[in-house]
Amino acid sequence: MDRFVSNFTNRLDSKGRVSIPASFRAVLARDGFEGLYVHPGLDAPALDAGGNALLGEIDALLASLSPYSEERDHLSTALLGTSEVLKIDPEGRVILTESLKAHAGITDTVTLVGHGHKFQIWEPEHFRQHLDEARARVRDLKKTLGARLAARPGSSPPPGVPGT
Amino acid sequence: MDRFVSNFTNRLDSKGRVSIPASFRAVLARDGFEGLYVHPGLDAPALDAGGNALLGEIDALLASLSPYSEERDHLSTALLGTSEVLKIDPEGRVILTESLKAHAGITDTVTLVGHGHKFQIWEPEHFRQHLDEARARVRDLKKTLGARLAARPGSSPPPGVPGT
DNA sequence: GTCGATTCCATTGACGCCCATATGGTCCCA
DNA sequence: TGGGACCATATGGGCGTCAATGGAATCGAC
Repeated sequence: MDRFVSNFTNRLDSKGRVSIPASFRAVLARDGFEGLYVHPGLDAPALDAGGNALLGEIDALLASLSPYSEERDHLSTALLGTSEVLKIDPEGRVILTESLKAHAGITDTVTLVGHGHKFQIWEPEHFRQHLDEARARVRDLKKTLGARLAARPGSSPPPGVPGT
Repeated sequence: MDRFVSNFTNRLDSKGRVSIPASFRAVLARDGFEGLYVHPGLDAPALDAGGNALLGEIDALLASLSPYSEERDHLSTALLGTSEVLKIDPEGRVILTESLKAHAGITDTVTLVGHGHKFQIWEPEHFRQHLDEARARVRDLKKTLGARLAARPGSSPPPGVPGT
């Protein structure tokens, strides 16, 4: 598998170490990034983490804005300015900085959630709520999407047209 | 055969393992995906399972949304974040995670239902109810479809719908 | 020397892999 | 055409390996 999928809930030990799930580590290894790139989520009490794929996305986003624009400066500050590159120890664990933990409200447990090219780190209870909301939104969104996809023949995925 | 067809009801053993029907395994093998990709149904107490074909459908869906939109984030959370890539043991069995079983109300038996490019996993009794309702709905739909197809002769999907 | 950080080692429990059994269906042959 | 050998799939359990976790040991810096 070449992307972050599924979710895991792991504990922080007395030294503040958290295990990165083995499957996530496999993706990172393939991605070829040394360590773990982490930054606070822009609009959620969560952390975004990943490797080169995530960095690339951020670069692309910044590149899409004009060099000296205020937006770019703000975005650069929010993303790059607050990022951390965490070391991964021999057992596949990282130590989150205090500011990162504070942003996500993390104390002694985290939920790591796959998002394809990156993954998020949540305080478990916050994630439950976020997931509930996401599901609710998606139920509505799905109807809209179904209509949109049906209306744009070329974009409909291969064989199976209808969703269930 | 290159799509999931028919339905099977199998038991979970004491370790929570379920056999994937041989015919489904054949489709997966042709699809070329290692393991089984599974995610909770968005609007039904069932699980969606499949291989690259299913993954491709999800990718297409996510790709149709702008990278940093809320919609995309929610969809990604609900789909990728709750997905599992299950390993298939040498006997063709998988172990469903607790959260997957909880979502579908699965305890010791499941019904696997072919849906062409993917298949669903249901708690047998839930599926019976779902089937009854589906049948009722189809009776109405059929009239509509019959009318539509009759009106657009060329659009009827002949024998072989191109596989993926 | 003390404190912090990083690496090493040990434990536990889950998971993957192996082999064994049961059951149903198919095919062959008398 | 009926009976029986054969095969494939579903199912059950035992065992080794790996990952998550906790704590000890080592290294480096101030």
